[in-house]
Amino acid sequence: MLESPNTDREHREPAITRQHVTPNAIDADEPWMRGLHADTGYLLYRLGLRSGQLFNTFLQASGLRLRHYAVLRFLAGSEGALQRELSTRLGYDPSAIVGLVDDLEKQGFAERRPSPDDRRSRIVVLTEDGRAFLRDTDEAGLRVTNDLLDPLDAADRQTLHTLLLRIAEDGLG
Amino acid sequence: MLESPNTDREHREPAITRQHVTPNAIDADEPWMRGLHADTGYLLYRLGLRSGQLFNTFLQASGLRLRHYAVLRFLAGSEGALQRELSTRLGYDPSAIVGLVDDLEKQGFAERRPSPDDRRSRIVVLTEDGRAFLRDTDEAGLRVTNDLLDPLDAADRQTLHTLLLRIAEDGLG
DNA sequence: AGCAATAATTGTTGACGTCAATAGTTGTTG
DNA sequence: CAACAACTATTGACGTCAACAATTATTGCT
Repeated sequence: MLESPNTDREHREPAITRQHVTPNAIDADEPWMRGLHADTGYLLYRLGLRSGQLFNTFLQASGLRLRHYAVLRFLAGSEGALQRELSTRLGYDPSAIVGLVDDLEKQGFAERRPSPDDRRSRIVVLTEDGRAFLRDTDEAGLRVTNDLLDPLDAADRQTLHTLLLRIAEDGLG
Repeated sequence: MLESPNTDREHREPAITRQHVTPNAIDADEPWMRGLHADTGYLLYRLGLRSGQLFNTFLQASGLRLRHYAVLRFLAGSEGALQRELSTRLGYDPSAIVGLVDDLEKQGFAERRPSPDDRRSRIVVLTEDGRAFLRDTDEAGLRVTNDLLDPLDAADRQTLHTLLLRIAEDGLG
């Protein structure tokens, strides 16, 4: 369980007036001296970690992890995918896909079928149980995201989502 | 090869008339059927991963990692911090702080000093070399973030940053 | 003095990313 | 058509990282 460490620290002002804030021979105006949260990349890193944690705790009851969930979601939208395809699209190593699909097969949420044209490939398809699982857990998954984005109203969430999407399209498949 | 599941933005109808659109026994309008990138939480997770990777590759020349850099940055703004403080503020486990400070001490970027009031605690302070390191690598660090946020203009980056900051303040220290 | 709480530390475990290597299969090319 | 290069899935090894449990030294409480 993650504690919320609000108690051990006084609240720091938003620094709209930053005249007298320099506390102790530290010049906070130097660019290399800016705080951690001043960097968007680091913010993304931290929030991404937290988002993954939330998702995993939400999934822990089902015995799956975020990676499995990502595979299921992708399969739900593609109706059968080669493992190679899962690898490139989800950004996971091919060797990781093996174990993930193994787990999903064990749970009965997906299965491998031989590809008709290429005996090297296997086609991973979502089973009916997999569809049911997605249907059942969908609402809970949305709750996780809603919990994370709690301080944002609907409009802000929309803009955040489009901004993130623009970044994602230019770097992830 | 199976049909590549075209990125969802090409031939998805506005769905005003959703009578006959069901292409292949898949109803893409079902909420649990939405694509991976439709969920902001998952987007955050993926982009956070990517951001961390970029930062780490940028830091690999110096022998440090993102976590070390985070500690250095925090120390630069706080002029001495208990390890316990680093743990709660950076979100790392206390056991992780040990190794991080060890590494920073080996590189000469930080050092532990005994706390005058509590012999259990150690105060970690940034050395002059640590300050120099931050000064030297600051520009490169900014380039990493700029590279990540390439598809966004200045105004969009600003809004993204404030949005992320609002989320971060309500969940991270 | 006795005892709970705390700071730093060690060790362990499981998840994760990366890379190398292999078997089976396909496509190409000389 | 035979040799060879490329590709798919798979296995294994290695190092990193996060989450816990346990330990030691110290402090605060009563």
